[in-house]
Parts: sequence; C-alpha cells; structure tokens
Amino acid sequence: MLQCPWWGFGVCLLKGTSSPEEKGIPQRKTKNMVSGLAPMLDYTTEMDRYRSSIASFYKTNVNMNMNVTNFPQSAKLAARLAAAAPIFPPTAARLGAMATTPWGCHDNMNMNMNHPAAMFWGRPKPSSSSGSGGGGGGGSSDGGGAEKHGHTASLPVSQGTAHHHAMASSNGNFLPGYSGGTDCGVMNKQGHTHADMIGLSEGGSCNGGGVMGGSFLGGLGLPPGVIVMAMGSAGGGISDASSAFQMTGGQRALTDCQQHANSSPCPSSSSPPSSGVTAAAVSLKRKRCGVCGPCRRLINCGVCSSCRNRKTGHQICKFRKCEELKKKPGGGGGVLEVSSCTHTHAYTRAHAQHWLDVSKCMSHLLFLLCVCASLSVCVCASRCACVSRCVSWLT
DNA sequence: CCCTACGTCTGT
DNA sequence: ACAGACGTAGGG
Repeated sequence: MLQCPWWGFGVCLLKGTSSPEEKGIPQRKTKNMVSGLAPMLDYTTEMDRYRSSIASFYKTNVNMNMNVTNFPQSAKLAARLAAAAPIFPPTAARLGAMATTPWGCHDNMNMNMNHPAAMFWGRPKPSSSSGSGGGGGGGSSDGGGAEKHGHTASLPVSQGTAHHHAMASSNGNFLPGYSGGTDCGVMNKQGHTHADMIGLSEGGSCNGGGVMGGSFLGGLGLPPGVIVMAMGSAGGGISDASSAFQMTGGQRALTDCQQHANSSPCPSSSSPPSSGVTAAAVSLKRKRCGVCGPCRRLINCGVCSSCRNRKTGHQICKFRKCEELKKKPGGGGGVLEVSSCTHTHAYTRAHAQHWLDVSKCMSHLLFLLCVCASLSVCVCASRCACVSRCVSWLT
C-alpha cells in the first residue's frame, strides 16, 4: 500500500519525510502552492483550457462521431464539467510524484509504457482541516449518482472531483494537452493531445517517465527517477486508474478499497467482500458491488436495450450492470478467491474483447473510450501485470 | 416526490 | 435465453 508521508503540490514529494515544513516545501492547495512554479503554471488559464477543451471535445467529437443522443450522459458530463467551477487544483497540484516503486496495483499503469514509472492524476490527500472548495460530498452511493450529480451546479471538490480528474487524465480522454509541443501525443481534431492514444498505441514512443513523458504539466519537468502516480482521491489508498467512463463508480470502489485496505486491498470483481448483502440476506435487494468493471463505469452506453428502454425498463445500462448482480442470488458464489492473475486475466480479456468488438462498430472516439473502459476493468480487477496483457489484446 | 435500478414476471 | 415491462425499494 502506498503511503505518502507528505503531500505537497499534490505530490508525494518525499518518502520518509516527517513534515512538509521540514522540507521547506510550501504546502498549499491553491495558487500559493505553485508560487515557485508560477511562471509555468497558471491556474486560471489551465482551467479555461481544460473546460473549453472538454466542451469542445464532446461537442465536436461526439457530434462528429456519433449521435450524441446515444450518449446522453457523456453530454451531461461534458456540460457539467464545462460549467463546473474549477474542480481541481492547479496543475501542479495534481501531480503525485513518488520516488518509490509503484505497488502492484498502480504498476498497472506502466502497461505498455515499458517504464517503471506510472503516471496518474489525482488530488493530494485532503488535509484534515478545512474542506476548502466545498470538499465534502464524496461520491454518490451508487453508480446512478453519476447522473444525479447533474443536479448540482458544480462537481464536488472531493473524491468525486479527484476521480473525475484522475481518471480522465490517466486515460487522457479529457486531457487537453498540457504540453505545448508534445512529441508523442496524438492530436485530435481540436489539436488536443490524447494520452490514451499515446498509451495504447506504442509502448516506447514516449520516453521518459510516465505516460506523458516530460511534456505534461505545462513543461514542468520532473526529476529523473521521479515516479508520478495517481493517488486517486485518497492518496495512499487504492488509486483508481479507471477511465472517464467510471467516475462515480470509482469513488465507491475507492471507498470500498480503503475499507479493505488491510489484507485484500481491493476486492476483486468476482468476490467482493464489500457486497454487503449476502446471499443469505435474500429477499432484500442486492446492491452493486461497486468494484467490478461495470460498477465502476460511469456513463451509460446509451445504445443497449436497457438504455434505450430506460423509461419503461427501469434497468441500468447493460454495461454498467454489476457483475455480482448478474449472478443468481445465493448461487454458488464465493467459490473463486479471485486474486489470481489467471482469473483476472480471463475477466479482463472478456471485457477487453467485448469493448473491442463494440468499438469496431463505433467511432474512433468511442473506441478510445472503450479501450479505456477496458483498461480500467483491468486496473480494477487486477493487482498485477495483467493489464499490460489486456492492453496488448487491444492493440 | 422524484429518480435510479433490482427483482420478477411475461412474451418471444 | 433474452428482452421488455412493471412493481417497488432505496436514496436524495
């Protein structure tokens, strides 16, 4: 389990350091914190770019590539994000740099990068004091919260936000090229770099540490050997490198993971101890496990029968249907103690293939999203190198 | 009260 | 087996 002793700049700056002060490093959540980086990082600018990019990304890509009505939640999400007040701290604050070896789960992000570093985007561990920025809230209790959040004017600046950002960024779906002239990024029609395309295409095209090489962070270089990792929302917990599809679910997953942080960090998709309702409980409605791939998916596909018949069907999107709930209640469950690679492998493979198949029928944009979704399934379900294999299946 | 979604029933 | 419809639990 990753434990960062100290967060500064949204970064786990040092290991074994007793306090930020000792290191003489400013620890702030907002502008002040980047004072030393001010020339490179401008919060407002970054936010503007971010929001406009999201808006245009969806507006353009979604309209261009698919019928937006098929992806109502994508649109909603875009709208929310675009309208949201700044939801994450300055760029620098989102970095979690670690001079330590990633633990298994996060090593997933190495994927095909052929590099021991993994980069995520996240938030610094919220300080115990304050709740600046209305940081309460946390995630919704249900995947459905993804939609319900639409009621609020802005995204919560806590877990939810962290996940939105962490995931979006880790997969690059929403990341509008923070680099000026990226060498390895793939530009979309808006001229924005999409890291997922980078990450999923070739392993070695981006050298340097992490997914985005040295060009992210507005040119902020990182010391050699510094590993940048996603801290999810609860730095040190199981980080959630899931995709833009799976924000709300991710929050919940994260919570669950934390609760099980001792032994089995994150319940696998096949045997989630966090299911809450046992088979014996019967009669009561079972709840989503919150940790499986579908549960962690945020956005309805908009095309499945459940989505199409939302009004009358009262069913969750097929792609968001909890793996556990798909099983017969009380039916021989719990047999698999699935922490093994083998199982995870099969699981992710199925999903990866599924999404790959889906992608063949859909747009390039969706393909990317789907790929990301698959990856996140891997990340969620595995604790090992399976992800890289999953990636290889997809590419 | 509204919305989401689980469980169940029914039809194909 | 699957899809669709419906009742209704649960949360906000």
